[in-house]
Amino acid sequence: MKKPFFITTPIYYVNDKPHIGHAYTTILADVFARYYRKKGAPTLFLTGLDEHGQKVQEAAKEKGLSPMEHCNKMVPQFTNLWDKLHISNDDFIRTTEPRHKKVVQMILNKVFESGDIYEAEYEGLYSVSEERFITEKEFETGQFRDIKKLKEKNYFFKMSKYQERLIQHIKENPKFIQPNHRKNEILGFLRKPLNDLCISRPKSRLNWGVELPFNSEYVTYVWFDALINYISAPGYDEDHGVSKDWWPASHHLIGKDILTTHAVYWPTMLMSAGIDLPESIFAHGWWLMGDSKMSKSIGNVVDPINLIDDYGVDPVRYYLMREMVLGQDANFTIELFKSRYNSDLANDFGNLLSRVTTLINKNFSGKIPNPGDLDTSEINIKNDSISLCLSFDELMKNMRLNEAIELVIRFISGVNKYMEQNAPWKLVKEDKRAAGKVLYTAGEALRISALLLSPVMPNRTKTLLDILDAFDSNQKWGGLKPGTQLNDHAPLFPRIK
RNA sequence: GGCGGAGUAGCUCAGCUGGUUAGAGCACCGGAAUCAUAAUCCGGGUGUCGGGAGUUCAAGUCUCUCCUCCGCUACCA
Repeated sequence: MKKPFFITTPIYYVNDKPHIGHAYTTILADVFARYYRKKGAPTLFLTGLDEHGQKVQEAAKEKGLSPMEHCNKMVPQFTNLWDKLHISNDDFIRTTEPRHKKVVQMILNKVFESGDIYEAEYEGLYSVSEERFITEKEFETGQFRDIKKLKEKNYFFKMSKYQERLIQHIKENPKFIQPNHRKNEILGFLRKPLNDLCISRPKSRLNWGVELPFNSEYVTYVWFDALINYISAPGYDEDHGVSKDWWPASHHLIGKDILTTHAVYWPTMLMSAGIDLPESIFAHGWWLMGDSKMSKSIGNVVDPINLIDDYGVDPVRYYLMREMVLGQDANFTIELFKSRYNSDLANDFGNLLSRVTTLINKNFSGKIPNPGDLDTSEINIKNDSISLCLSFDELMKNMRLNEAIELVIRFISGVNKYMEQNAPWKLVKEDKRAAGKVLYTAGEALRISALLLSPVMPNRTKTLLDILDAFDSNQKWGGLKPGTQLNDHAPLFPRIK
């Protein structure tokens, strides 16, 4: 059996308005999940929502709802978007679910029993108006009033105890934190002594959370709660640990803003609980909306999500996946979107399909012609397709999705060249059989390209494969069945003016 | 301040352990073709590889230094 593939997105904060960042991470996970499923690996793609914490409690109060009612109302904001984006998650976890809270308490107990939790006074800057402790950084912004120093009894997790082990682990597992510059950041961070982590909040201040199993006067700190979703969803119990079917996770995909929690808090929590660490934590970059001067206040920001209504989901997914080098920031503008769409999808890919199907319709009454004996140029295309598939897999394994996509388009471009060189529209007048061979070859190339791009654009590639009646075919050369009647179709990627 | 990353064609970027005339895509100009979504194909780049110095037979690629931009420097979620 193939190695299982377990990929996660962060659980998004239920109070947030979903934006391009949420969409990007989730599509990215979706593409990898679809890719591995197609490869035949047992796949678990998990996303969900983080529903506890001060802000939820406050927002609910403002609306005169219970926190739970408030959360239930917010959930569709996300799930509707996932539907719209054709996200194929296998599970959707909410931290308010019993199956999750149970595990959080089990882990808290486990860590407690390991002797890694102790009581102490927490002293910090407390904002009376905000009713919460604020960070040094927040204090420096000067945006908070009524600040005083406050002491409070709390529980702490001995994170510092695992510092050396964590450093060791990061060094021994180069893929644990990716990309490399993020790993360096964390190693830099770990050069200074780690503080212990305050993991409790007294209910007098905050009661919307998971109760500490060893003191019912407290709930646990949201991060301690949230991170555990990665094991509560696949399943955890005290006797067997995390479900062996899925753990350790293959990738935790995250935004760079939550690297520390994932690369420091989470692994040390797992160490204390005696659980293996995930295989990799991958922090991607952010989408910059064109000129950074563009801002919401000016109101000229184009939300890429709106592009879906105009141009369809698949082109938007394509753009996001093709344009961002995983791990770096990227720019989003309508101009770039259109340019990428037209040159890659309309001109190269979609247009090639039109050329091939039109020629087959005109000259072969719409039936896929016979491949015949392959000549050098056909063998070249065939070999290109074989090496394309190999390179594609290699790049996907290394999280170089944008390059993988680029290779496919390059291959398509080569097929356009091949069409030009062999000119089946001329050839058909002299040697119909030879023309058929060219069209078969180009059709095969389209079929294989569509299969490769299907995790990125599941709908449009299905349309293409259906036209060729090859939806269930595989990447091996020769999947098109001669004599198959082509299905009618409109341009696959109509050009945008 | 400390640590880390980046500065390569108009734009977006490739260039691993130093080695033939520094590359790709897009855009742009010229031509060919006309099966196709006016799409495609061919041809066209004298780029101070951020500045300066150094190591070397040889540096975009290593060292030093300077300039510019960015990220991290935790316990809000």
